[in-house]
Amino acid sequence: MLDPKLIRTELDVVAKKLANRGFTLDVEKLATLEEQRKELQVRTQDLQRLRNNSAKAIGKAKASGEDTAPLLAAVADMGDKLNAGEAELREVQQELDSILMGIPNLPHDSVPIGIDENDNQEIRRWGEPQDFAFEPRDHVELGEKLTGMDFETAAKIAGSRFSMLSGSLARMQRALIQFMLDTHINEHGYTETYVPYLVNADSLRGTGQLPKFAEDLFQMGDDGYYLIPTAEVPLTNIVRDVIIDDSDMPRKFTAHTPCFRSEAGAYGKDTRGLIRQHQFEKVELVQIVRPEDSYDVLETLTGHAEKILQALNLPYRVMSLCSGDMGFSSAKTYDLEVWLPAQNTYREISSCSNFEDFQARRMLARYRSANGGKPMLVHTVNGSGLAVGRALVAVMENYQNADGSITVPEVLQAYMGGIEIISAE
RNA sequence: GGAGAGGUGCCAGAGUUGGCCGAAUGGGCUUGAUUCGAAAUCAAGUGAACUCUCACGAGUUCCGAGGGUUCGAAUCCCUCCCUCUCCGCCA
Repeated sequence: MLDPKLIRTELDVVAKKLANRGFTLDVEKLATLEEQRKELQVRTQDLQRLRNNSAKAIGKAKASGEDTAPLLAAVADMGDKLNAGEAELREVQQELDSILMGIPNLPHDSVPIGIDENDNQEIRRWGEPQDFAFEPRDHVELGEKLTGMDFETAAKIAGSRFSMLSGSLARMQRALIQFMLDTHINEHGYTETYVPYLVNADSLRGTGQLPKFAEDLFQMGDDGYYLIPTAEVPLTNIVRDVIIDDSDMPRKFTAHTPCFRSEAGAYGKDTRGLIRQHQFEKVELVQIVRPEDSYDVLETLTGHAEKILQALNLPYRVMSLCSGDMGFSSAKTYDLEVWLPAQNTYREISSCSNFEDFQARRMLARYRSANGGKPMLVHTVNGSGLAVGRALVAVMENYQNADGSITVPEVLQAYMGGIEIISAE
């Protein structure tokens, strides 16, 4: 959520920045509602004050044994008036809130302005895509040859966009998870965290998935639970409604969780293989930081995700997403794109964002600075470190051999009982 | 799932014949006094959100959440959530 004060005082500037990400702000409606809100709120609070004073006077009169009848008569119709006023205010406030909750974050000044992914800006590249002496196969073909990847059985058990891994490939996925977690815990200072995979609506509102993107989520029956689309939701909501002591800042969480996405509106997109699934594994990085640190942290956190790719020796590039391609809650996002030889292109494998105080304001996540004073909103920064399914795809495709076997990256061998090569079983 | 108890400020813990309760008391914390310094002691201060105001300041809301009764609710009524104890079941 944006700062309501900012919207009040600099509506035109806000509208202009939002236009850069393709969002049209109904300036006139907002201004009208805000005017109504102000008038109604002042009037209602005034009535409440009157009521409070009258009630006190009646209490005193009664205590001293005076006749309260005239006082009671004077406030006879106040209740109705107040109720009507409160109802009217609530209505306007709710409409205002629902508009506010649907406004995306403002892009940071360093974000390239653009319409879609074609306007994203490449920041740097790491590693050299290798020249294969043969025609590289894609991961689906490799998986078939190795017999460890089964989409048909998954479709039977669940449906389309699900997958099943078995044998060495399943083990390699687990190795990737362990390797990522260990790296972030031991080398990057994150706290390993185990979180619920079902969350309530408040948590999803806090991070920005609700109210606008309900169709992307899997909702459980009518008990109010949703499957998490990312560990960002439970991890970030750890600090919802919390005032963090300065000495406990920053907070750094990492977790491995499955992620569930309905992928509504993605029909026909990336239907082949593991790239876009209803269920996938991800290791997530979340940092709760002081406002002045958040942009430095975005760089280091992105570096933490890059570290994994480097250790796996997978070529990648870092893209700064343009204003039009960024997610709803983000002020600035770097995507890491890994090289996939079969597709002869780079594909997203991690997304690292600074949300500034956008999520913090929705969650009322604050900290008290060392020199006291009012609690201040924290900044939240998070990123995938990394998407595990896609990492598995990248390893398979980049480490494939002419005979369809796959060399196990050195850093994963210890996690796989010393296996150096995966071949058909 | 069954039975019972309970959810109050940073913590502990009063307040349940509705009014003087944003809330006693103790602890903690901050500042000051005392001290060479510290401990102890004494004094004062110490919740959050929001609104109006250039500002000083004023006001509203919040005692798990949401409704209701009332001129007035932490206190009464209803619904829901959560915690604890015992029993059952279960990995």
